[in-house]
Amino acid sequence: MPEKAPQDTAQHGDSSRTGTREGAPAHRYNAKLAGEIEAKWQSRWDERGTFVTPNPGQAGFDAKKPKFYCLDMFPYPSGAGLHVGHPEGYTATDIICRYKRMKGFNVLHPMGWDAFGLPAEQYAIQTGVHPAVTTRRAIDNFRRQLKRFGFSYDWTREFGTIDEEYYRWTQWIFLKIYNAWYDPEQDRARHIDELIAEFENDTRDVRLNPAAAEYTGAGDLPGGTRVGEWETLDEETRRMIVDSYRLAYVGMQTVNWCPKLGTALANEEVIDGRSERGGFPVFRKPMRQWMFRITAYADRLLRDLSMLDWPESTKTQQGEWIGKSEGAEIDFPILDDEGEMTGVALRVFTTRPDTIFGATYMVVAPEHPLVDETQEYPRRATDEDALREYVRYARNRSDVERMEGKDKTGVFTGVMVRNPASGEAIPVWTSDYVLIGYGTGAIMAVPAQDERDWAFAKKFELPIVRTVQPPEGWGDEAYTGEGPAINSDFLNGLNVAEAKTKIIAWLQSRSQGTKRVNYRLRDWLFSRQRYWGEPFPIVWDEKGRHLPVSADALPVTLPEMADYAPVESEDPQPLLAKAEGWARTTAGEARMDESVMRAAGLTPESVVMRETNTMPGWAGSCWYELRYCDPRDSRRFVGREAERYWMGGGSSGSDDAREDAAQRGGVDLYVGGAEHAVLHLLYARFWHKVLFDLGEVSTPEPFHKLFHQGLITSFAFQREDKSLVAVDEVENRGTDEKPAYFETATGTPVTQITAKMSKSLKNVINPDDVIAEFGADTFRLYEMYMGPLEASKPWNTRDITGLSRFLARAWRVCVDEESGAVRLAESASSEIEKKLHRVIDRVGSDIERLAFNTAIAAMIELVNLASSAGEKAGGAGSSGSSGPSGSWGVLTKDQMERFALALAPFAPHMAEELWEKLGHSASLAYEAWPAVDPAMLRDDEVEVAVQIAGKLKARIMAPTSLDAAGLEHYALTHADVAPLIAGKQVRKVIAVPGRLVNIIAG
RNA sequence: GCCGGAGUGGCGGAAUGGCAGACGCGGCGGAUUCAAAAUCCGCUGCCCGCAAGGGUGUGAGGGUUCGAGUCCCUCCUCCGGCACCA
Repeated sequence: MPEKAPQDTAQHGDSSRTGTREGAPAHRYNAKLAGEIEAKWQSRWDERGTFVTPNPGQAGFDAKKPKFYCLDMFPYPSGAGLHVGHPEGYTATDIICRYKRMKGFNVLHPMGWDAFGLPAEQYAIQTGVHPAVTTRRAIDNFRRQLKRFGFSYDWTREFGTIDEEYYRWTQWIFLKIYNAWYDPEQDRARHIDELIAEFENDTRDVRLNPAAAEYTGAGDLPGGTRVGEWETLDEETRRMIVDSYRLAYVGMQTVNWCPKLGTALANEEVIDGRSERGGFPVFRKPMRQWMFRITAYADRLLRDLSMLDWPESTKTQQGEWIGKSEGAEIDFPILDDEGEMTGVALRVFTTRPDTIFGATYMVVAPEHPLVDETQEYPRRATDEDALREYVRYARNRSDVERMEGKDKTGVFTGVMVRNPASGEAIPVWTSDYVLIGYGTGAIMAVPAQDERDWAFAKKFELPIVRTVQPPEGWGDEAYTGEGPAINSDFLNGLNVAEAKTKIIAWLQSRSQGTKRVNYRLRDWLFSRQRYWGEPFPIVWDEKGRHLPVSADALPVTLPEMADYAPVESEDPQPLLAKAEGWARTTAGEARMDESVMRAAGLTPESVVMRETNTMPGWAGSCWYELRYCDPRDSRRFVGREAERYWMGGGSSGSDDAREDAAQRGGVDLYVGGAEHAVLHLLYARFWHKVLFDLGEVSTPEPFHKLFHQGLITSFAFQREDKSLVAVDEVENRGTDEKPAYFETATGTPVTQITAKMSKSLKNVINPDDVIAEFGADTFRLYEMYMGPLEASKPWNTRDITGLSRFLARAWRVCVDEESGAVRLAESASSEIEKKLHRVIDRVGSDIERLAFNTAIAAMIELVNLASSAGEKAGGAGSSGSSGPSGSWGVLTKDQMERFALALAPFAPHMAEELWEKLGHSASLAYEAWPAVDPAMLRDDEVEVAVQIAGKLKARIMAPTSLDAAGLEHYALTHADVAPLIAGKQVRKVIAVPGRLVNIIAG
């Protein structure tokens, strides 16, 4: 070991003494230096436009490279700023993007802001500051915070959903959907004019949209009603028919009404009867609302899940939300007082038509027209007051109340129907366990084979007839399983599937029923009675007709308002109605298309009222992945060529090749939280499919590969009774090695658990603080090292030290702490060279499979090896290293370069700094990923475990070249092994080359 | 209730059916220091043993296998989703 040069000791002494007063050596890697390096590279990337990505046709675009579109779910910029969960996904995508650039891809990696929505508006109501002001402020803060992480976004593509140049196109897409209908024959959306043309040419029956139910759609006529010859119809009727087909329509719907939020909500926004935002109770209320006919796409949304590389759990969730179920629709004729048929029938949906002989009563939802329109149906003696009372009670019950206690309630409606199979007259009840929105809002109740019907029948003493033979010893309860049909006339003896087929055929032949597929998915309620959202590009004329404004008039901007407080009310009014000067306008001022005005008989002077509802917060995120491809296009929502390139729709080649590209097309990697599994991800797929059908985009799906990062939780403490205790109310009375936690105030023992970060538990971490203390590179490494990206894992500030030590050690291996010069070895150590190849190989494959924690572990091993090699060779940086030009270095220039490149995706600032110190003036962002020599991954000899009867007894070195037989022989004759089996008879040997030898002897 | 996912040292975690606990934190001991920080070296699942060594060990119980953290069955716990959808 060489002696230290005298001046080293002296210098060390100096820095040591000054260290207490002024800090570490000038070039020691600590938070201060990290901060300087990071600021330097962040501004350099900005100035040089390092990550600005050209589009096809633009200067600098290289068409020879493959493309990689990697997207983060953009954040909702809240006033609270970034939390530690945001940078988790963003760091992961940044690592992949930096890696892909080095692997020779054109990488699209954009960022923006999902900025319309309720929270900003509620904050504005509290503070009196306009949501635009607070939102812009929050965006500025988010941008600052994100830039501080050194993410390689192409910031020139940034936009917010609140930008007029963005939501102009959101409104434009709304008009596209409004002017589209779904053609079931072609299984796709088409322009509404094509439907009208088919009516005019008499190539399509003039009937109301069969998919539009009577109580959601047009007037009082049921869906599918045939209306007559097109030429003979008046304008109003034609409108009604066409409107019933539109993918965006106005319907009188029983909706989820949240009085606290002052708005109606989509089904997807209601969780356990409460609003997703705020957790307020939700009520059912019939309201006229804008709806999207997403149900038309139910089957495709379900089917196309199979072409997506998404987590299975997410696909399952979407599948369940869509909820396909196959069964039958059956008509039960309504009887008059004499028990004769009236010619009217009650239609039900059932998945168990085979049990129809056991249908002993019927149940309709309290919102069902049969209950509502009392005079239309002949009723038996019944207490009308009780019926009205019950309906009122049921309708005013919040969903929370409905779900609490599944005690069945209900009353007899007075209506009787005939069971078409058994011929019995059976009563129709109403109960809120039947939902208006599913099927036909009415069921045939078969208590013997349905648990809910059983409970209801028991409570109200209705008859129960078993029609499926339960197994021996079955108790006094419903039997929903398999078995032979009984009490079912011509179905007797058949199993469930056979009976279903037979009864459907029987009903069909008598025109009393038909096979039917039903979906749980319901149409998407798209209007909100709020301020902070996109206005609809729609006006209403004096006859109450909705009419689109011209695409040239977009965007329809929000009016300035001072008072956007909701009026808590049972009779909800859209907030924008308060802006009378804005809402009341003329056809000319609103800029409607000439042809639309003419068709509606309006002149530019005609008074019209703007639609005063706004779009929900989801609207902006339904197509943002498309806008990033070409965010500054002012003529189209996205340029066609840019869209085809980045979304991978295929721009050339045969039809087959394009078809194939389209199947695989979409964002190459989309990363975000699992909480959007059925909300954003379903809505965005729907919009995308409509745009695809209309020929506006080239792929049928927006997101090809999806990944959910896990939740970052925090430690908290739990009492015996599972109640939680804040971290500052607990003390450790054990040792650091074996902690024992007690609640300070009471002295009761508590256990450490993980919980969501929350203000009340005092365990929220602010990323700004962490970066200030450790630097962004360390923060990035820490979050990626915590565990698998998809797993939920607890934040533990104490652990960050390990990553900051790793970077400091890496720095010290490469840089002289006194002079700041690189420390280079003259010749390469073969041990380090071998390790370097293995680590680069490992890091590359780990990045590909998003296993960043193990990639970092590999780099730590490399640095530890190099660092201790440095120690042995002559002392680490701090203790003596200021030879001229860093003579104690352990890495050659070439090795250090490769290390810097491998480190770059994870800790890009330090990597760039090293790269520059190594004499490069350009960024390493587009350098080629270092090559791995396969020969360096193999050893001549490897340690093999030797087991006797499965128990580990020895470890021997064996040549890698041996096959199983060779290894067996080698092991049995090995000096360390032979004594272990001496005198025993070897019965069997399992030899696995490179792993182990298991000897069965006795 | 139904459908997913997961249970590995004091903590975070690693492990194509093949040496359980890589790597990091924490802890213990040591070097350096007047002292500390920083840094470096060694040890660190648990139990027995002065030691050599032995036993035991991946939520519990069973099974398949030469061999199981990994595959199968039953159960327990935790997390997520759905939940009167006929």
